[in-house]
Amino acid sequence: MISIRHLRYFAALAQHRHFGRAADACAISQPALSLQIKDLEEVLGAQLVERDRRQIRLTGLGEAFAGRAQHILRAVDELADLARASSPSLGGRLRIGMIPTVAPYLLPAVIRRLAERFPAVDLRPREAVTGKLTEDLISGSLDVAVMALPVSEPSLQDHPLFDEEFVLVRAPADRHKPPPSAESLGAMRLLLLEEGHCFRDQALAFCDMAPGLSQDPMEGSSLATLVRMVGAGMGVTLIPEMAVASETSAVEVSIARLAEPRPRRSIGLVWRKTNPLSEHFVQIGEIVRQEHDLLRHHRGAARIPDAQLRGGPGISDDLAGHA
Amino acid sequence: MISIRHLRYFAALAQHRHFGRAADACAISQPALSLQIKDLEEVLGAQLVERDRRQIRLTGLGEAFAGRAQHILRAVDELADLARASSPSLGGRLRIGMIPTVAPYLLPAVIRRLAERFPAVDLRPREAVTGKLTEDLISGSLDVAVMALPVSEPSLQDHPLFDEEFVLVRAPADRHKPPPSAESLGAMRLLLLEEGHCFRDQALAFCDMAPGLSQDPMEGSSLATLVRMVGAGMGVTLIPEMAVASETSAVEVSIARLAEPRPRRSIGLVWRKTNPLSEHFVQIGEIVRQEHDLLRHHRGAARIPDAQLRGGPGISDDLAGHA
DNA sequence: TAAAAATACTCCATAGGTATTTTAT
DNA sequence: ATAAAATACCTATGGAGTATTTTTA
Repeated sequence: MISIRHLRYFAALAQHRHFGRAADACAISQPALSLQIKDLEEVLGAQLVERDRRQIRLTGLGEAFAGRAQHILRAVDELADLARASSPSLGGRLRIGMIPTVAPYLLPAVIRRLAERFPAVDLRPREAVTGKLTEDLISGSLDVAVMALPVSEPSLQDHPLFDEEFVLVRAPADRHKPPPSAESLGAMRLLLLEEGHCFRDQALAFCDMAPGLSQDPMEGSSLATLVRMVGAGMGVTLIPEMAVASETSAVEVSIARLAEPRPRRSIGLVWRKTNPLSEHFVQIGEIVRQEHDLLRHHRGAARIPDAQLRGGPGISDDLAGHA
Repeated sequence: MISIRHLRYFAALAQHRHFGRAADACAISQPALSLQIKDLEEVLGAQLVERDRRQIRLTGLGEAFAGRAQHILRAVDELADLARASSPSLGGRLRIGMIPTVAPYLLPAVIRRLAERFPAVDLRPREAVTGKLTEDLISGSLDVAVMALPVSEPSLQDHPLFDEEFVLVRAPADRHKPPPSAESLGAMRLLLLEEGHCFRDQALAFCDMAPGLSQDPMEGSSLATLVRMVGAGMGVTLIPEMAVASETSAVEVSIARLAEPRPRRSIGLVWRKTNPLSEHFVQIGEIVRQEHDLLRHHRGAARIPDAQLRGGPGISDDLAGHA
């Protein structure tokens, strides 16, 4: 009879394509894995693995089997989640992901709040770009993630939390220039995050620049780096409003709202539609939203005058970043 | 860790709502089942079953769990089918269903042909009405079925095999009356199969009679019974063309084609879309089709003159049934 | 020859059986 | 009082470990 153990071991083998490493991943010895795979092949009466090469290969059946096995393993994991969901307070392991343009500003506070709210939960936060997060959600190696919406994966469920605007970071000397428009941004030396960050794509889309085309913008791997590059006079950049307080407090730059239409993005929570923990995820979303609100109303570390940050488009759209 | 064993046992318990009978169904002792259920509840850290009553009940979690478990068990069974499908010739257990208005005429020959064509297969034929067959297909307790199309279940795949007409069975004295129309049938005393047979619904639909309305037709539980009731002068009935040879050879009745538009039905093979054996099912369908062709061209036991059976609507539409 | 998988063997966790007790109606 | 599930206890299967051999690139 086929067992879940068979499926777990075979899925690991299909992933690693190596008995030793797959065995490690399963936390068993290599002979134990070999025997289980052999046993599975006997139960099925068919070969799954070609063992003659140095690097093993799966047969056609093996590939098909691996795909279905993965699917079943996810469903079985969700059975356990179902039991967790039936408890009024969440417990057990919770793997939560966040994109890099949100995580530095929200993750610490969110983790703190979650630990308070769900003391029994074993939190496993993770920071990664959207592509990696969606991949992990789908494969079942992540439970829930905070990212920019929309997500196009049909197997994923999204839950919008808040919208936020992008603001321009430029040299302090530019402080009194008028708010730039999308087109005028194209003419500036725009510093962007490296490939893979959704924020990069959103910024490019706003500037109406085909990705990678036009002037081939200079890249940084974090918003903190970009802001420092601006401070060094290397150009301008866009950052999400949420990042203003912490990223500009130690750097000599000025912050300006852009002219209408302003760039903005929607941040939301995402999970597998079949995940039974959705009720709890909605509660988690509420916590994330609250922490974002706190940040916007500068109860955080850095102080930016409210009148400026929230100023209407008619008056000074220029915000002071200061050391 | 959750095992497939847990799921199988719990699914049986959810089905039988009784530890003893569920244990029997799993071919284990009652204490063994009790222990596994208890263990499963411990693994999940939540209760699945309420044991305080004489008849056990599932908790809300238990019900949800049972549904998902069933789903997983089907997927696991399909893993085994996947391996079977990879073999050039079909082997293992094959559970094939057929509706009662087809089975008597085709099932024996089809079973014989299948046993020749797939010697390694362990054939489990079953006769049941459409509702039961679709239910069993969906639940995974049946692999493939021959029934009238269309089937509306989105999880099922159909594969049309052939169309066939319905013919009228009436008293021998009516032999030379003109072919009746759908409306005139309404005025006759129409004998039909009992509730649940798709053929009954098809006949009623043709006569444009709301099911169970109008004259409340007399019922029989098989076509053989209906034909004999006609022979006893109790009314008229409709039977599928396929049934003419064997059902009318021993009874004094006459067979007549109806006036256009003639009633007809489409017979096809049906299986779960996710079943990996579809390639083999297509071959099985070919065998069913061939056997139907043989029957139509009366290479079967009874002889009915071809000119009559296939006669155009203008000439004698009356066919001789004879003892 | 060196890395990787298979084989040999030993051990122990656990699924399952029978006998019996507890529980609830 | 009786049916049903839980408990006790024993056995045997088989999963996993270590040590070793075989295989192949």
